[in-house]
Amino acid sequence: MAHHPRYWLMKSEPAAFSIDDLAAAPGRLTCWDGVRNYQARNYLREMKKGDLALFYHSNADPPAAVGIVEVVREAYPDHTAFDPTDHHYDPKSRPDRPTWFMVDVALVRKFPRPLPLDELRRQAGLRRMVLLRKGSRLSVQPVTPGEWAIILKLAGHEPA
DNA sequence: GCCAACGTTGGC
DNA sequence: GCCAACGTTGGC
Repeated sequence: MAHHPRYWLMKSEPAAFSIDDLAAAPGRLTCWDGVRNYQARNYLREMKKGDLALFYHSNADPPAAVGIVEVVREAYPDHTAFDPTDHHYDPKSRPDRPTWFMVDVALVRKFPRPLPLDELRRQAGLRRMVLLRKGSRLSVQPVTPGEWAIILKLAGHEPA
């Protein structure tokens, strides 16, 4: 039996890396580096090939869900943590005992229009979404199948 | 730019 | 183990 895909949401600041940057990347693929939060790291490690994630623009005007990516490589050590010149360098992560991990994701599609945060907040069915919880700052977070269906419908796609 | 919420650090 | 100080996130 095939793996049942799970759904996620991954945040990126568009000034640092936007969905258009991903669309322009070779193979429309990127490694999702720089996650330095344990809970987000744990979610990264749960991800399986074929899982799907919302690409979310944080610190944006407006903050919005802007598309879908697919996990194409499961968690492996985040080498940027080993590089003292990297902004995300972390000396406690070592190649023989890595603390931080990343996955590779590929662009599935950019939504025809961004789905702004305030619009998501107005959906009754999304009230419990991790993204919308007060104080929630997780940069990698799970999305339920129900939430996924609502968001895809908002984006103009009928649920699969 | 402000600031609330959260996570981490480190003294004790 | 407590908790104050500090740094970061991210909406507004």
